[in-house]
Parts: sequence; C-alpha cells; structure tokens
Amino acid sequence: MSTVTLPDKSQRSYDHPVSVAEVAASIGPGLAKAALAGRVDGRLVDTSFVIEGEAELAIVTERDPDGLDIIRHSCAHLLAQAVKALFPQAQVTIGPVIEDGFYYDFAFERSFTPEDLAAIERKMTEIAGEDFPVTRSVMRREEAIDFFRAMGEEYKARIIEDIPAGEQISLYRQAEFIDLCRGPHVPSTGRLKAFKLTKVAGAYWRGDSRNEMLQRIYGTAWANKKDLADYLHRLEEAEKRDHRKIGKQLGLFHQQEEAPGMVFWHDHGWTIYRTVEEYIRSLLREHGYQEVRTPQVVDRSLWEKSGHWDKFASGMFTTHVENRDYAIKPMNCPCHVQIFNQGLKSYRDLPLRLAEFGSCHRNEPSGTLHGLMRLRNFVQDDAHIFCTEDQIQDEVSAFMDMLFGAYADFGFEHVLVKLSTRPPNRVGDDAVWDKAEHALERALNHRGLEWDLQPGEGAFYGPKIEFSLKDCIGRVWQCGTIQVDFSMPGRLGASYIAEDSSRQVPVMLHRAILGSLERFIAILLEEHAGALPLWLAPVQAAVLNITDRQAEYAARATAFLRKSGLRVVTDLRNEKIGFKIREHTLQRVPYLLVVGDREMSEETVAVRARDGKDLGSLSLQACADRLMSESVRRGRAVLQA
RNA sequence: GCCGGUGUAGCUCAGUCGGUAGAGCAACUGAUUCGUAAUCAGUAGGUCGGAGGUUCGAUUCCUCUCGCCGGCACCA
Repeated sequence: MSTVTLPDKSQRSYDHPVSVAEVAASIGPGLAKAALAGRVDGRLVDTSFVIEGEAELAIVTERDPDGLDIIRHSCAHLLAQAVKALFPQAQVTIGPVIEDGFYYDFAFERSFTPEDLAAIERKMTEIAGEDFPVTRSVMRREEAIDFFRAMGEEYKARIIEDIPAGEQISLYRQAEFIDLCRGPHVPSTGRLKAFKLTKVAGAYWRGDSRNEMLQRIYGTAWANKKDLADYLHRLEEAEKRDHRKIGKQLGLFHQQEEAPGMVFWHDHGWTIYRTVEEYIRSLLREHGYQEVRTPQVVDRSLWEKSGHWDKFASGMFTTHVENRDYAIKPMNCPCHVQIFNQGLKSYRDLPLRLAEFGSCHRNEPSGTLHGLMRLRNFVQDDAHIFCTEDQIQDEVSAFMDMLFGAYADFGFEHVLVKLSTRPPNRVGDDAVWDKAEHALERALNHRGLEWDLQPGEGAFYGPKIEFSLKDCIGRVWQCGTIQVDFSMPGRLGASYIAEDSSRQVPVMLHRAILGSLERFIAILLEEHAGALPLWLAPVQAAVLNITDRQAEYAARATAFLRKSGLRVVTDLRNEKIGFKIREHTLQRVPYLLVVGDREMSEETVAVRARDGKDLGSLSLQACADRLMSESVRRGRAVLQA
C-alpha cells in the first residue's frame, strides 16, 4: 500500500509500491509524457524511483526549474557519451550544470577543435534521436573503483576514491555509456531536444593550476527549440552591449599593443570618468573624508615593511634608479599610513578617513586582461579609515549607506554581496581574525542584507566584504569592498595616544565604493548599452540646424545651454536633418534640439529625446531648466519614474 | 601564466588551394540648403600584427613572438 500526496494536497493510494512514472501515468497520459523526474518529500529522484508507504510527490516537468537543471545535467552525459563514441581514448571526469547550460571536462591527448565540436554535437543529436532509456544502478564504492579502472577511466576512479568509504555509488547507463552520477536524470535520451555546444577551453583538473589541464566543452540546453533560440538571441543582443564595442563606437577610449592593460581615454570617455570621479568626491565631502595624493613610485623598503615585496614581487612593476629599487605603487594603503604617521595622533583624531583617487599599477597575468574590466593600470576610489576596534561596526555601516546610495544614483539595484574569510596564507593571529570576521558579519546582518560566505577568499591581511555587479553576459565583477586590516598599521608603525595616554595601534579599514573607476565605467556602459543617463552622458544635447540660415541662432542656443551648465554640441554641417538625427542618435546623445526658421523666430528649440519621442518646442530657458533638473536627479529619477 | 581561437584600409568584413589584395561605411573633393534614423557623383586610402625560415616568388606554408577574444588558474 502506497499513498502519495500531490502538491495540490490531493492524495492517491495504490495497493503496491509505485514508481513516479506510474503515478504520473495514473494522473494522465500528458503528464506521463512530460514527467522528467519526481520530487519525493522534497528530494529529486528519477521517474523510475519507487515509493513505498506514504510520501509527498511532485512530478517534475520541463516547466519546473529543477526540470531544466535535470535536462542540462543529462545533456552533459549526452555530451560525454558522444565524445566517448567518437574519441574512445578520451577519459571522462566531471560534468556539472551551470547557469544556462552545462559543461563536461575530458582528459584527451590533444585539444578538441571547433570541427570536433560540430561532429560531437551531431553525434549528440543522433543519440538523442535513438531515445535510449537512461537507467540507474548502484554499486559498492570499491566495486565502482575497480569497474571504472577496468574501463581505463582513471579520473573517475580517483573521484570515487574521494567519496567516503562504504557509501553506495549510483551509476547511470544510456546504451553503452555508463557514468558515475548522483542523478537524477531524464528517463530517456529522447527528452533532450534543444542543446548546442558553445565553446571549448582548457580547465585544470580539480581546479588547481599545478595539475594537468583538461579539455572543457561548454554547452547550453533548454526545454525546447524556441527557448534555445531565444537564449541565443538574447546572448547575441547582450554582446552588442560589450563596453569594448561601445567604447569604440562612441569614441570613449582605446587600448593598443604598446600599452597592454592600460587605457587611452578620449575626450568623451574622460568626461564620463571625471563626472563619476566628481560625484564620488562630493560623497567624500559629505561623509567626512579627507582627500589626499601620494607618490606613484616608492622605495622597495616600504613595500618590504608592508609585506607586499615578499608576497607580490612578480605582480609589481619595479624600477631601478641610482642604486635604489623602487616599485610603482600597486595599492595606496602603505602611503596613506605614511600620512597618518605624520605628527602625533590622538584618539580624538579617530576615525581618520583618508581618501585618494589612487592610480595603481599591477602586473596582472596576460591571460586576465579584459577591456576596462581588468587592467594593469587603474584608479581606485580608495580610502583608508584609521579607527579603534570599537568604531569598526559604525564605520562599516556608514560605508554601506554611502555605497548603496551611490549605486542607487548610478541605477544599480542588484548588488551581489559576499563575505570572504581567512585564507590559508595570511598574517596576523587567529584571535584577531575572529574579531575582524565577526565585525563584518554583524554589520551585514545589522543591515539585513542577503550575502554569501566565501571561506578562505579573504586578503592576506584581513577579511573583506565584496560588492559585485554583473556585466552584459552575466560575468560577475567585484566593484566595492571593505576590508578590515589588523596587520598593516602595526607593520608600518602607526599608533595613536589613547584616553589613558597609552600608545595604541589603530585598526585600518580599506574601502572602495566603485573599486576601479575603469571597471565601474565599463559596467555602467554595459548596463545602459552606451545610452548613459543624462547626468553621465558626455554630450547631453546636440543643437541641429535645418539650413545655414539658422547657423547663427543654433550657435547662440548652444552657448546659452552651456552657460546653464550643460554639455552641448552644435552640428552645423550641410546635411539633411534626418542624417544628423541618425548620427547623434547612434552616438546616444540624450536630447537633440532641432532649430529651423520657426524655432529661430520664436527663440525656441524643438526637443527630440533619445528614444525618438517628440517633446515639442521649448524656450531656451525652459529647455535648460528641464535638462538641468533631470541631470541633478541622477539615476534615481529613472528608478522612481 | 595555462589551453584554444584570432589579427587584412579609420570602422565592419570579404579574399588569395603560394604569383604583392577587394566591398560597404567613414575620409577627402564637388554639387545639393533639404523639418525628425543614411542626398548624389567623383577621388584617395593597405610594407595583410611583428621577426625569422621554406620557395624563383609568402598576406597565404612552417617556426618563434606580440596583441586581442573565450575559458581555466590568479586577482594585495
């Protein structure tokens, strides 16, 4: 006797143990066909899973998010089967589900070529067409190790060896292909109808660069062909937002071979940059920071004291002049401590907040450079807060207010927050780390934020909170951060006189809102597809004349608007108005102000918004007022509109 | 740094199974003065990323190297 309770609370009883597939069939033939798996008492199982006694059951179909994951996971197996069919010498390793798809890592004597990929995909389609049943079986661990080793699957054997002794191992078979897997899987290969292999790449065995490199094949999979086509289309559209593409189209900046990882900012890009910087500067003033400026090139002895020379020697650009070694600064904190160290500090001076738009150089590995996102020379909106242990919590909270306010002004709502704790290689003792980690955790929880824990990902001198944003194709980039540092002030001899007139070492908080200005601007460009909100747009309006007759008036209108504080250009070229509108629209200019004889006689401009909307004719003053008020509202206007 | 791909005019791209390259747009010249996403005609423009090698001859084949793109590892 078995009784299942369905999600709608209805119950069904059977006089024998029933499989998930049987239950689905007893509900209806449509559901039986659609069933991919079952969720029994909250646990995902195959449709072949047999229920005895009482259980809650949900039939998982492709419409269930778990169903899509199962399809993707089964696609990884399908990929592995196809690869083994075409390249029997290849060894299988792991094949997990990832966002929008899956991958599978193979050990193979050579690299897979794009042609191989096409052949593998054809083979996958063929196998799916055969509609092989997918069956589950179990083995004892030792038996499974021998089994895979006998097949020549050394990597699989090693994976199983890491599974705790005595545990049962589940295996999944489809036709001649057998893989170790926890499951569940689709009932048969015919259920995989919409997939595409997307790229090949190297990936280290067990994610460790000391290990050999495997061949990773990525794919995407969906419930049906339409979803797949939609996804590929979305991806194509997203790639058009790439900041490197937009930077070129809008003439914002360029990079060239002679300076890899560096940026040549052009006028329009630099205007965006300065606007962002000036905005942050206004926040610094508001929040009680001092702005400072420190040297680019500093003697190696300071970096030895800070610990950087030891730990990041190959990551620093160095130079040698008159028998002295120098490093071009990779970060600002040691220099800020030097400023703190000038003059005797009292507890009354704390918290002392020193900010710098600090230009840093780091010799990032060549394979990591990525447009404006990862550079060898970048500017941080950096600051170091010198405070007492008791002040940490308030300072972290105040910083988060500042950060979330800024992100709102820039139009970002979805910020990924992560807490990274002590790494294996670190300075400072564990009691100190405990204290720092707890302070950050408390500040996060106090604010009621959702956050992820990243154990072992902290900096060598302290734990940190990271604030990340996503780029156009969903890659995550760290932007803001706040890091507690109980080590460096002591290493660099920072101290203050406490209330009891004893000498104490201050705590230092490293913090940045945007992180690298370059990276933040890249994300801004991708977020807005180049159509920046008015306050950030390098050109806020263009005045376009219809014929030469209005040239003088157009210049006068431009001068008027500029005097009001707007960034305005004039386009007096002898071109049709449609041509000019097209060009400036492609340049993402927020407002196009057309002047013909009518506007000239009325002292107005005909206002056209970037989206093509006709806002009618406005007097010069009304136009200036309207644009200025939109500009000062920044990104929040968009959010609240 | 590692694996793979890639590099042709200012931009986007085509092409040469080895005989020193072509289009569209942009630029320039001329005509056109035209009211909301491309006016017409003409002209000019490239040591085919760099270095070496094979060859009578290399942009094309080989080797090395640099940049870029996608992953992986890294990211103070």
